[in-house]
Amino acid sequence: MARNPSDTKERLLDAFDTLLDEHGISGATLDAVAAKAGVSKGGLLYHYGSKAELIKGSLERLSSLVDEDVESMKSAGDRLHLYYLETSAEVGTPLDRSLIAASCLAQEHEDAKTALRKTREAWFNVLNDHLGDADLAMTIQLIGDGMYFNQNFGLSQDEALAHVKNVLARLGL
Amino acid sequence: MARNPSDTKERLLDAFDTLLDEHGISGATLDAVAAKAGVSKGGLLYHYGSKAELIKGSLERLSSLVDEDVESMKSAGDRLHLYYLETSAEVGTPLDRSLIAASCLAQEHEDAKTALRKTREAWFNVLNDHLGDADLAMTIQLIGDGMYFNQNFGLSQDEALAHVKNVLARLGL
DNA sequence: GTCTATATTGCGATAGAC
DNA sequence: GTCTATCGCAATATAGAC
Repeated sequence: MARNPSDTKERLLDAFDTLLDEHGISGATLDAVAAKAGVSKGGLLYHYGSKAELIKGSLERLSSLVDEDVESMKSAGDRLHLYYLETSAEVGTPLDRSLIAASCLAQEHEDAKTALRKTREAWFNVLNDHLGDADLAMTIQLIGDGMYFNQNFGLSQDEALAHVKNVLARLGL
Repeated sequence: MARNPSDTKERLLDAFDTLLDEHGISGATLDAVAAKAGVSKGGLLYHYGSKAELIKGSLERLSSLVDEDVESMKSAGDRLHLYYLETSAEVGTPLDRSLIAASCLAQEHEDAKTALRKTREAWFNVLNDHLGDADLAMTIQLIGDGMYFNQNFGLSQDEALAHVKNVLARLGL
């Protein structure tokens, strides 16, 4: 999950994102985050001086994970749009966790909404460049958004993905 | 918004849902809900004895709004799937507000997750009956989910809907 | 860099007057 | 049916020892 799990700051972000995913905003208290990361609350606050800084740290890590994901997408060649949907249906990757954490935070934090808008923009640009068709790019992105939305309340998207692939085949994709 | 705005219980649910939509769970405190509905906290707690009961009331109202919506969909005839997507892109209707409130609550409350799963199930059944094609029904539902997801962080879905309609036209819809 | 102890605030809920 | 006053608790954040 973390790039370097021995780094306390990374472990704190991991704990924060995981608690957001599993228990929502009010489950991700400073006490709970510190305990999950194996430090005291004082230890946490040495690294992130306030909850706002912890949120900022989580959103910044999302941004760098998205940058990496965009590079991975570009490496997928012809299957780029399929790679996008397959990873949208995935659960438990660092990116997935980070993205769900951000969509929890977006409920109450404008910064998280902005981060999600930027993420969507980055993915749309890659899809649109690849497909050369804004209608298809937007439609595929919405399907991916839908799969994230459903994961948020515990629905596996494996079956959904199979249905979608059948429809894409009819569109020559 | 309310069926009967002079009914205090309805006004309390309206206030609760609106605060959830606009400020998330931690913005929807009993104090804030009571103030927005124009009563005191004690007044609120006379009608809903705890926050859990308020949540239950909101989810039950969602369920009845979905029942009504399913009937409206069936009245849309050939345009049923288009009606579904158009209403998914709508903002500010009682159903829309109630649904976004539930997706906020779903972060931390299993009951809300269950309510959303049932809502999706009801809509899927109508779409699938109408289209006679589970691949298309699931794909269209995911697109609708995606539009709800995006509304949650303040993205207008009017343009997105236009793109989607172009793709549906290619599929003979 | 990590800890404990504590100040402070705000929330959910109760009690009882009107 | 609605109000005010208040209790108890949990959460953020600070202070200072180690």
